[in-house]
Amino acid sequence: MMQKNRIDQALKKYNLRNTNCRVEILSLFISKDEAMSHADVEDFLSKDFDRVTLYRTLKTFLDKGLLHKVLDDSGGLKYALCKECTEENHHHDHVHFKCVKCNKTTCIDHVEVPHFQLPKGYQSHELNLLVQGVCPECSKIY
Amino acid sequence: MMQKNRIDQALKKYNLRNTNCRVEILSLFISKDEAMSHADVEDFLSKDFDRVTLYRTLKTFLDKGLLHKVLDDSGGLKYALCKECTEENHHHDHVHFKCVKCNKTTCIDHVEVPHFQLPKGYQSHELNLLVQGVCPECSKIY
DNA sequence: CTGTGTGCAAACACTTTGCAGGTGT
DNA sequence: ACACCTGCAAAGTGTTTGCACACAG
Repeated sequence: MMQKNRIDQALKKYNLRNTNCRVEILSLFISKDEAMSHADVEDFLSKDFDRVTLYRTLKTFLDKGLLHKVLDDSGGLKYALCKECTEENHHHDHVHFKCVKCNKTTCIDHVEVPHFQLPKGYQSHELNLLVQGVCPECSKIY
Repeated sequence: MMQKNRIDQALKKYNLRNTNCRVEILSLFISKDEAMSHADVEDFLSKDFDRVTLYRTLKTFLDKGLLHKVLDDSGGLKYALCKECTEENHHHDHVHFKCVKCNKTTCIDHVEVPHFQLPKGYQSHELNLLVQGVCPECSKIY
């Protein structure tokens, strides 16, 4: 488990106590590398931790900037790892891709968010772009 | 109430029976001209209609294409009028602006959705762009 | 008349809160 | 030792389902 070190560092960096639950959740996000809802996380970890603890931990990570919100068109929020955010310095452009076949949502970091002109008077603070379609894996399989 | 005719036409066009509840909901969306969640609609109409009926009506409108989903970063979905969608022919690019001060979310129809290149293998079917910031009204007041 | 919409009741699912005990630092 | 995390119980909130009646077409 190479990741252990990386996770310990992350928790320390964000001034969070190193607990089992937190390590497991981060580990899960790292291993899956896709956006997950609370329910998704629960599917993997509810045998180990209380549902309430999962709620609270996800919220903590969100507040601290370890995770960011990922928009979803089915109601509830999803969460994903913030690769470049810290508590003070947030990354405000997010592009996510949701595959309508496998239903996975992933961050597309390599794509620069397209710039465009808002009508006069609008100030933009944050952009969230959700692209829905078919991912490379699913297009192959067909 | 000039709108009455427009609403009747819309319902007929989408093969939906003309009921009081449906007329009121559409009327509300037309008059507010902003995206609303179920709860928002309920605030206005719960004295007139059952909460369950509102759920079902919103879902019907969504399925038929009279309303479309509007992403929101606070969990639950919002809905907004589809100006150009029909059941067969859907408009797949949506740009919405959410003001962090007055909390209103509006459709920005006049802005062309920026085009950009997805990584190889990704097929895009639908784009949803949520811009958060300050709207013209709220920037003025300050 | 027929099929669909509505209201009511209840079930179900999701999320939050309070508190007591346990754990990391 | 202290502050913070966790689990449990319960409350609170949001959403869905089933059924009987009402109503639009």
